[in-house]
Amino acid sequence: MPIPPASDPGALPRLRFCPAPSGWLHVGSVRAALYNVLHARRHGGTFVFRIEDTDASRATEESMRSMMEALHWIGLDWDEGPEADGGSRGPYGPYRQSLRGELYAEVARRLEEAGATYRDHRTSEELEAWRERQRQGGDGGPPVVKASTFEHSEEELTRFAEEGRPASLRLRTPESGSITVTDLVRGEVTWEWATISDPVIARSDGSATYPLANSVDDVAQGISIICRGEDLLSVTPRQVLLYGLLLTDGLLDEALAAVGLPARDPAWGAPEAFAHLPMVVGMDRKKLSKRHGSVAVQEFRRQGFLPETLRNYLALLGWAPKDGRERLNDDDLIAEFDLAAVGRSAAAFDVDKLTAFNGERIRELSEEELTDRLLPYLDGTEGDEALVDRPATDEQRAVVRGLVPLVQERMQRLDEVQRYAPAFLRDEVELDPDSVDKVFTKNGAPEAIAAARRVLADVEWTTAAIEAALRALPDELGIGFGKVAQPVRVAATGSAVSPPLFESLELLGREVSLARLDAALPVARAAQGS
RNA sequence: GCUCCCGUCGUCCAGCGGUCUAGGAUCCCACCCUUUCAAGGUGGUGACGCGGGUUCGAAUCCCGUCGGGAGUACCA
Repeated sequence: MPIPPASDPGALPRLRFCPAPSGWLHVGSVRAALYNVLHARRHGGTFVFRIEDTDASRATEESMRSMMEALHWIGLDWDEGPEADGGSRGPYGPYRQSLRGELYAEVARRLEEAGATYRDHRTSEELEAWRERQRQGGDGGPPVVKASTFEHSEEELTRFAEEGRPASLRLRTPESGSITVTDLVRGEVTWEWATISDPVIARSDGSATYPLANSVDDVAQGISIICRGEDLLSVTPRQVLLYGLLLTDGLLDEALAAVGLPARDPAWGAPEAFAHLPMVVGMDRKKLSKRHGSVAVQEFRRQGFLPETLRNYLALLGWAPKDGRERLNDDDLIAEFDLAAVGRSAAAFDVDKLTAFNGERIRELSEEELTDRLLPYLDGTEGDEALVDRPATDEQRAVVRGLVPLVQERMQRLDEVQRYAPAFLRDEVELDPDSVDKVFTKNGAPEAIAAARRVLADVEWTTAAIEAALRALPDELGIGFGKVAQPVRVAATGSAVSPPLFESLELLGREVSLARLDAALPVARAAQGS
């Protein structure tokens, strides 16, 4: 977003967006990122972008790059986070968790020392079998892992250690009691600790899992508001528990120092607020997937949606300003956005509405601006076919610039220019068979084309003069104007659907227009019989 | 199964005990405009999941019920 962040840290909020880099950036994730940015900008805070790639088997470099590119395209640039060149920006990095492994290991070691964790030597297979038994109702009760039943005895611990059997590290959660967290969008949510499993915070290979890495970084980087998807709501209790542990006796601060990472700002505490966003679903209320059309941000770009439209639409997916306006620019969004006013129920992604917004936005653009935005869809950048050079020549740009006033008010998406442009950018026009069938077969079509060719041969080549000449034909031929316009339209543009005729002819130029009428005449004659 | 979350037009929102014969946007339909397609204008169809309470009065509060979703991983 265009508004620069305030530079003064102070008590200003710090928010983060921290995707796991596998696959493409999803529109649901983008909305979460957007809400983070809006809140940060609104309050002059900081937006941090962090890569959560602790699972080496899933994270890919390609995905990370594509997410950074997608975020940048949609206008959600970060104040702190990784850079495209592999470096990072901001004082509390690095911002890729794969580069912070030492910190997590150090924290895990100290947590274990403090007695906050215990070792679990069970294999994944053993755990799965145990869970299966629990679900089957074997020992009764749900599959909740608790130290009281899970912690190995001293003898077992010694034996496993001697056997060299690897162990994961589990966080000890309270056996009883409850925890209540206040959520900006949901109000108070309460859990019984007895229903919450002790999470694995370090895998048996020593690497950190999400519960540890995420909590450590949120505290280490001074995140004050955690705004994320509802799918992470259930993970909140153990994170709150961890925040307390990390801040006790300077555990995290010492760990940070021990591994040589930047110290926290002494003013920072634990994250002070949560905001769990409702899910974004498809129109069938099912999880968003490829069946619903596009879900990846890059796909929207390719289809000709404008980034500012996406920002506007996505902001409204779960939220609305007090006055009920819907078309909001970035300044409006920043001025009005309020996390506490976000709705609680899942929102369906409606491409039709997005498309309508996009069309309105296109109509707001200046003709110069629209020309610039259209070029990428014509030079092969956003399409398979290149109708102009990249960069476009002056002549090519002039043609597109001339086309803009003719198409601006009939476009919903930028990629639609690919339908209109060929007739104007190519020498030859391909006659659309359906249009030929519908228009050239009508009585009088060849005569209309011939007559148009005649009167246009030496008229002054302006829209007004072309119109006057063609408007005179119906009287002469004794037919309606549509009977003249449609055949000429098909002949000149190749299709029965085109931008306004007179303007189109002017843009094509006399030479091309006459040549096309000449070429179409025999086709129209041939179509008469059929 | 267990835990948590959610429930107003097809969809996104408004509504916070009376002003609701429930409002806006999008979609759909009709009409106007019109050289095609659009755009634009005007009008219209369309919703408080259900059942109990509380109250003079409930979309709004409470309980239940039904329905949907998320989590239940050494994924995040």
